[in-house]
Amino acid sequence: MEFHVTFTVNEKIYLRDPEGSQLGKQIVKNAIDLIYELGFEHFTFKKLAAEVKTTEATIYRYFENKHRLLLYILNWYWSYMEFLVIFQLQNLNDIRAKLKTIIQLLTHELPESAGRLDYNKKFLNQIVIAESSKVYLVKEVNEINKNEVFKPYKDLCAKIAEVIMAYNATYLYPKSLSSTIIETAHHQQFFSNYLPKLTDVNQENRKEFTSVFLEHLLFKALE
Amino acid sequence: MEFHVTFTVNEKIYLRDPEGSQLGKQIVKNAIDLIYELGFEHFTFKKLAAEVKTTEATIYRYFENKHRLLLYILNWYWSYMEFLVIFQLQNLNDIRAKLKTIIQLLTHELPESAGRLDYNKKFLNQIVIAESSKVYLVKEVNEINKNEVFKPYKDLCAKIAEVIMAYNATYLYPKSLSSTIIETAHHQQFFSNYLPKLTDVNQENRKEFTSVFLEHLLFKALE
DNA sequence: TTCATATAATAGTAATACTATCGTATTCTA
DNA sequence: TAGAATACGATAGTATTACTATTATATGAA
Repeated sequence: MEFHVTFTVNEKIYLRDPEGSQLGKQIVKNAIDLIYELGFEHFTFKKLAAEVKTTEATIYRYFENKHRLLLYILNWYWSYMEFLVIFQLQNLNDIRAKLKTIIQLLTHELPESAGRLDYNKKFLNQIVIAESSKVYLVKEVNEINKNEVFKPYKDLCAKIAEVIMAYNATYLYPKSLSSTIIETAHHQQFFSNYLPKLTDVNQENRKEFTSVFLEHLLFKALE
Repeated sequence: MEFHVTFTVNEKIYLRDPEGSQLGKQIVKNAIDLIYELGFEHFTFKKLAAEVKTTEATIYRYFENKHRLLLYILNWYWSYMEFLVIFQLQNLNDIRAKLKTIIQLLTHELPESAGRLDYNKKFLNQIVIAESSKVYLVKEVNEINKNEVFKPYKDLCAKIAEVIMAYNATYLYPKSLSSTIIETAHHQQFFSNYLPKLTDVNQENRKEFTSVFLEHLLFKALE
């Protein structure tokens, strides 16, 4: 059996639904590749248009600006991550195993869904690590937040908080611990790669460092 | 007795030392005010020049670009924070008290040094919370890192890691825990203000929420 | 006094972040 | 199947950003 999951991304984020046309899908797919390659600051709609072989104006018909496009990508990611969490936690009855699974999901590349046109999961992962905080660390955060565009992040956070509470119902800060785990997954992976002195990585533990650290931190906090 | 402390910020960060002239000091001081007011994305040298009543070209003689100027501000902050940590830990012999002091420093405004021309500490604090990650979350991080411009951050991190080790010598991830505490201090404060659903703040605990959460997390991790 | 340097004033360029208009191809609808 | 709506491409244009360069003047140090 093959199946694919799609998510309805909040329609306030785009002007025209990119899932509604081949071109729209190409725009998002190429945006992921290009943001990964250039970094968000150097990424422009003009460069993206060249990749997709369309015009700048056409891309502006889909997204108001590049910030919205990044927000779209992250909404997709957060929704997918919440789906994966729910899916992979099915039939696990050991709550400790559930929490471990969550950490594995947060610290590893998303699984490739074989077949169909798909986003590059390796690139998407790096974008989440390096660029995700830029969608909310802006002066306009309150304005942007009004349209519920951070709901998938909040939902993911709440979902993890739920498991945290199942593990230890007396814990006082489930949501903060949840968002801390998510954010820490990002910056510890980033630091491991680029500023290793801010971490305790070394040659041997390199690959699994962030997940091992996070597991330790999480279970200690919940003792 | 009155005294003031100055730090030599790594000279690779600037073209001309802003501490070396009245104008240079005004540039940095006004930059802090303006980045706070506009957010880093909307902050430009042209607007800054208007504030300082000088020209864009003059500011470019001090800093290569606005990213370098932000880096300068953060280097100053990290150095000052490390100084405060060292200073306030003097004569504390209870290591638990030392760690508590560190968390208080990381989660509250910097003390105003009375008198002299000084940076606005309230604004500086908000800049650290909302903008600091933007100095390293860039494609050029490796290039930039070569000039040791993140040394003050690494030093601060190492300093805190030292205290962590003094508290529990068997703990395996002192530097990662240290950077996590620093980063978490920032984003939990940000989330408390703008995306409270990602946290467990409420009316009553609002003011001290981040420090209470962090203290709990830190001491649990080190048990 | 002269000499070096800092700054102001001005100008200019390439890229960015858009907005607007128009024509044509496609699709949907009556 | 005519007509209407829409999606897109092509083109043009604007304001702002992120710089670089040049020259003149003011200041301060030797």
